Amino acid sequence: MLIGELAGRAGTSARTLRYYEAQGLLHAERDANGYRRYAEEELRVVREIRTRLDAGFPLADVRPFVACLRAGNDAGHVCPDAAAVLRRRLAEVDGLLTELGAVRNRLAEQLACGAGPC
Amino acid sequence: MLIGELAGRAGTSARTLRYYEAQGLLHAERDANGYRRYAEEELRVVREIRTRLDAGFPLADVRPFVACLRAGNDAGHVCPDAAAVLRRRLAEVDGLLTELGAVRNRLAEQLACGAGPC
DNA sequence: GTAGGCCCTGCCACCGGCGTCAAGGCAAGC
DNA sequence: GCTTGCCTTGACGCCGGTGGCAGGGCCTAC
Repeated sequence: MLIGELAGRAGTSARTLRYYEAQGLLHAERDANGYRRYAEEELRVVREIRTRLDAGFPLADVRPFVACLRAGNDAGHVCPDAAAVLRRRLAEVDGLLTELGAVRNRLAEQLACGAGPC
Repeated sequence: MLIGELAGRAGTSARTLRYYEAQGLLHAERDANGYRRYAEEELRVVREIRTRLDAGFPLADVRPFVACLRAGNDAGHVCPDAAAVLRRRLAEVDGLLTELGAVRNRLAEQLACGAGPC
C-alpha cells in the first residue's frame, strides 16, 4: 500500500502520514524507487492515532498507545503505559470540565443580569 | 499613570498592554517624550479584557465589551453587541462541554475495560 | 558624568498539527 | 516522447497571546 492509498483509507492526507512517521509513530518499508510501502497493520495504527488526537491527546502522548497496538494487542489502551496516559488525560479533562462549567455559569449569569436587574 | 504602573496594577506586563493598544483596545495619551500616559479608566478596561480572555474570548471579541465600558456603563456586557457575543460564546461553551463530556465518557469507559472485560 | 531604571519601536520565538508550495523523480498510457 | 498523476524532500505559513531581545532615548540621583 502506497502513501496515497493509506491516506485515502484512513481519511487523512499523505502530508499527515509523513508527519506521523517523522514523529516516529508510523513505519514504512521503502520500494527501490524510494516510495513508502505500508503494511496493512499501519492502517490500524493511523486510526489509533486519529482517535487519540480527537480525544485531545497531543501526538507525543499517542506513542504508548501505538506501541501497545504493535505489541499485538487488540486495543491501544490495554497496556500499563497507555492506561497511565489515559488516567492523566481523564484527570485533565475533568479539570477542564470544571473550569468550563464555571465559565459557562458566569456567562449565563451575566446574560441574565443584562436582561434585568441582578 | 505610566505603562509600568498600569501593568503592575492590572497584574500583567507592559508588553501585553502595548499589544492591546496595537489591537485598538487600549488608549493612551503621549507625554512629550513619547511615554504612554494612561487615565485611571484604562485600568478597568484592562481588567475587562483580562476577564474576557480568561473566559475564552479571543481578543477581537473583547472589543464590544470595552466599547460598552467606554460608553459609560458599569459593566462591559450590558450593551446589545456585547450581549450578542456573550450568547455566541455561551453556545460555543455548551458545545465544548458536550464534546468534552463525550470524550470523558469514552476515556472512563476505556479505563474500565482495561481493568477487566467489557 | 555616570549608573540604574524606566520608557520607546520593531522583530523573532513559541506551541502543534498540519496545509501548501517548490522542484524534482518515477510510472504508465497514448 | 509527452502527458498525467503518483511519489520524494525541504521549507515556510498559520493561529493568538505573550516573552524576550536589540538598540536606543529619557530621567533621577549620586
